[in-house]
Amino acid sequence: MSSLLPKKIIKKTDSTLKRKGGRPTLASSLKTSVSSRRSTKKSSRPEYDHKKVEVKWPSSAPSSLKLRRTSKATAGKQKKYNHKQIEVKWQREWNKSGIYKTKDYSKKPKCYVLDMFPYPSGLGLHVGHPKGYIATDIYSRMKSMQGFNVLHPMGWDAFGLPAENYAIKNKVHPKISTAKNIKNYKRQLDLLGFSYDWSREIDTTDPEYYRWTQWIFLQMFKQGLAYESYEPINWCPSCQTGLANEDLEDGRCERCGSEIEQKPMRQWVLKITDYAERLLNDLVELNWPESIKDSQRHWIGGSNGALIKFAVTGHKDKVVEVFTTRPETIFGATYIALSPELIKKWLVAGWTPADSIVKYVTSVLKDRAKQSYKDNPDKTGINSGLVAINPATGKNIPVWITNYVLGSVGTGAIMAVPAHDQRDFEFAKKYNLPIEEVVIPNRIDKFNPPRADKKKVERLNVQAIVVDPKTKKVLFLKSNKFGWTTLPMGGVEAGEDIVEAAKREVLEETGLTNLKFIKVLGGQVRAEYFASHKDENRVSFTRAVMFELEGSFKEEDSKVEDDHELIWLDKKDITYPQVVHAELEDWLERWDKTNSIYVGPGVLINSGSWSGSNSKEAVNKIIKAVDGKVIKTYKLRDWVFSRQRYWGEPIPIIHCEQCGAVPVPERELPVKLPAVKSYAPTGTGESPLADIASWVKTKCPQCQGPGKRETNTMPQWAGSSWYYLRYMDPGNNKKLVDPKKEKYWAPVDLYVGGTEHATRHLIYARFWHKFLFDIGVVSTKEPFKRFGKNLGLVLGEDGRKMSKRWGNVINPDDVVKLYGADTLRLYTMFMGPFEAEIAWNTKNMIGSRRFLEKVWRLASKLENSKSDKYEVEINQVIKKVGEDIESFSFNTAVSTLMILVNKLDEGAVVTLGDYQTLLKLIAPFTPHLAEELWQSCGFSPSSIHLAPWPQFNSAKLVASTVSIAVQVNGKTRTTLSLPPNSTEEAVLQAAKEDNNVATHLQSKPISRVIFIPNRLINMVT
RNA sequence: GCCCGGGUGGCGGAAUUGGUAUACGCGCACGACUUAAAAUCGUGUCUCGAAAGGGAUGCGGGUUCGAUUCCCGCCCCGGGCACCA
Repeated sequence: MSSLLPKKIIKKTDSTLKRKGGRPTLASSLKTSVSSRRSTKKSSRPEYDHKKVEVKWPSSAPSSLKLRRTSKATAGKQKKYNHKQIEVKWQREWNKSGIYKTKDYSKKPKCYVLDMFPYPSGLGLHVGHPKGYIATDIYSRMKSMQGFNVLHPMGWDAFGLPAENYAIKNKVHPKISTAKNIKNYKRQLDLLGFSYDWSREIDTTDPEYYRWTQWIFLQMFKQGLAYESYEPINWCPSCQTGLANEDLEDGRCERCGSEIEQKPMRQWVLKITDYAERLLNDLVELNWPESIKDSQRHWIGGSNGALIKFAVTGHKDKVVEVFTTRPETIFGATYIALSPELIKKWLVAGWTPADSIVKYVTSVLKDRAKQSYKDNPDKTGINSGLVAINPATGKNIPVWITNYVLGSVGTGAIMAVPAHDQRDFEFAKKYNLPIEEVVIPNRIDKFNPPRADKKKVERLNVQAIVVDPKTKKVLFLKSNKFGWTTLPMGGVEAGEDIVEAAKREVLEETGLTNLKFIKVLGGQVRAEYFASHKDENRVSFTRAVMFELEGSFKEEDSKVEDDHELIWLDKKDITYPQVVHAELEDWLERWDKTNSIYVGPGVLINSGSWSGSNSKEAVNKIIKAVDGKVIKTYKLRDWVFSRQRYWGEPIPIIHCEQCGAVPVPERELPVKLPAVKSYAPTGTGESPLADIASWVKTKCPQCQGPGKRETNTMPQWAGSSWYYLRYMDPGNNKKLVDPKKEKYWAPVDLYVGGTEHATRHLIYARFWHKFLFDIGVVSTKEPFKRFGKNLGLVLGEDGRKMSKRWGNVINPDDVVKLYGADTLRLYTMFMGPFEAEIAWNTKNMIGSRRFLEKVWRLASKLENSKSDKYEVEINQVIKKVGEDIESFSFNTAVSTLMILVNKLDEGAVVTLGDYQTLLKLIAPFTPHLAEELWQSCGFSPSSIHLAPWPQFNSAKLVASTVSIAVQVNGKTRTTLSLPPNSTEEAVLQAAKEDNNVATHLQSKPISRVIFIPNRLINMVT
């Protein structure tokens, strides 16, 4: 029963043995550890005294030294787990041996794993920041062990306002503070043992990097995708800069929270709208979380519709073009509504309307410049006095100017269809404009459909909904002859008022007269059904009218004929087809609404020759008939690309009186940021660069005449829109990226970062990438093939967002000191699902630390035997951990490893094979601990991180017995332990023999048996 | 208002082609070891009940032999968008 430890293990787990050369092992470092334990008892006391976090110092004593008696050699001599010692040691070692240096070409398949690079702020990292980096590090390490050539780089997105504001305040050049911050960030990241290839580090503020950012801008300029605009833009009065739509949060500056104003000024704008359709369409092929793709779809916001021209009298253009997504409703267009912005253009062009109109337009535009985007103001409008002609009906309709039509959407003009658009409806109600219904729902009675061979009769109907105010029940008629239940109903006679008709029907059928009118339930509903009592198909156009009884229902008030009776139903019991009306779902939908308008598809009415046709099918025909144009519009606006600030890439353009905006010749790139005296914005809407006359003044590259440099800089998003390409070839001074290297590495296989970038960085980068694809710089249509799960925020211990403001920031430096990087990494992954927002809890980390100590102690049970006791478990764990890492389910991967370790710990010995597998599986999570144990056990002279990932044997995944639940009538009464794949007969036999089961069967006959192999048997009596 | 997530013990959470709810970890209680404490190890820990047995996955219904999982109607929390024609 006793067996020898392998030589190496004895060597390395027993300090009393003399080592015979070889590599440094545990033994050599043991002496210090042992002696320090004796001499400095204090070292095992808490060293970390965080104010908020009361933490007990985890055990570092070599407990559980009740080693196997047979293994005297190791008794009492195992080294304690000292994270401080081993983490620094291995970080140095890996660095020295360069195991994370990535080769550009390899026969191995490539895998490009990318983190969103950070903005190195002066505050340094908090404990939540590394979550995504830990995940990608685990993923990268596994991939590399699985035989992939992994690219896992890191860099700095270092242009931006905080550094600039810091510079203004402290008169320190942003270059200097940024360098300092980067150094600190890098130190903190290195503390956690990431496998970054630092030889590929990039920094967006490095002129050698932004040379290429500027180069891309120039290419866009040459293609007409970068242009100057004078349209009003979002202006932050506090940051003194223009902003893109994407930079706003509820109409406020996302940085400082100031209300944004609309300010007309010269801006550089990128024509991202040219790419809108491709940005939208190509989303389908991306392996990204649906929520991010949804946000992008939303943001780009394509809508299909038509441009239709309305002839206008009283204006020189003689025509107004509108955009609509519902061209089929044009017969219901009862007025035209124009945006104030459009009128402004007309005014500029020389239109001279009444003063009241000018006044109205001016005041709306003024409100709009200041207005928060959050709440829609009340709709207002003014009749322009112009008259338009509806091209479908030929009728004259008024032209209004309103505040609910926006200049930036479509053509800034709409055809208003109040019957089928909520906004138009509200406006029409307010200003008493005509409402013409042209689309109604079409219902075919499913249970009583029209019959092909019967004649078709059209009828105009009314149905009465009579509610008893006391009981809230609704009146129905139950036919004794046909058995069906209906509302009181009947035909409407020509010219008859709908409410009067409904009252008449109620009187005729129930005798009730004490009705109080409540409302009409919206417009008509068309229904088709077979009327068996008349042997004909009916096509009915029905409206519903709701009444309340005056007082409660009294039997004596009613007068009912013999062929039917009155019944009262709760609203929840009113269901089709118990109540036979095919219109019922429409009534229920409109039940509680006061002004119900129909916006769905259906059948056209009041639409000339189109009446009776399907609204969807009519769309294109009607567009053609009114000479309209099919078109798609987008919500996405062009990207306002200039900032009036200092700390950004200078836009490489020279302004020349003769030649206009001239690009800086490529050989003169980069246009370097000059030093300035003051970083503060000038307040004139120009960047501080404008104050440096010597820098601004230059020659026009085209005519050699005097030129002025562009003084606007690029937004922070510029450098991050292409950085992933530079990692592939960071040192190239001839090209942005060598095409061969790009071909090898592109696209990014896995990208991980925060969802707050869903509609900016991730759209901008896709846009730039597609542009670079078009000009042949990159070979793929999309930059990021897979976006890992959404990165859930780590909250402070108080459940709030970790921030200086709440004083709940936890610094990873402290946590690493206390528990070590490995524990921090493991705990961060174990906390919960990757995508969940979870509060940090330093106390809870002890569980992860204990687990690592347990793994450590298992080494003392090592034995060189070939037991396959845990064969099935090990195989299952290999499979599960691999799948979980692949799918970013790190928390369950960790718990699976914990279960395995608990299992291994139950036994007296641990085999070398099992332990090696365990260490390999755990290596991506806790690289230092795994390496230390791997080396000290002498499993291989090379790093565990270069070892091959374990493979599972599919044939060994099922245990020798499975637990089968035995249920009687769906309730579990016992479980059976049986061989896998037992037959139903065998399981039933065994189940019946169980006493408890027998009691519950009570010798009743079993009427049915449900059997799920290897899981469950259910006996139904 | 619209769209997308989510709601399970004291806490973080696990389990969904419908099949043994509460894995793993924290905390707590008790025990072992210790002069003692810490640490470690062991046992227990949804709830009512003495037990047999019942009840619990936000609430109310439904489908099913069986529902955390599917369907219908609500409530609450988080995120995104918001007069987009």
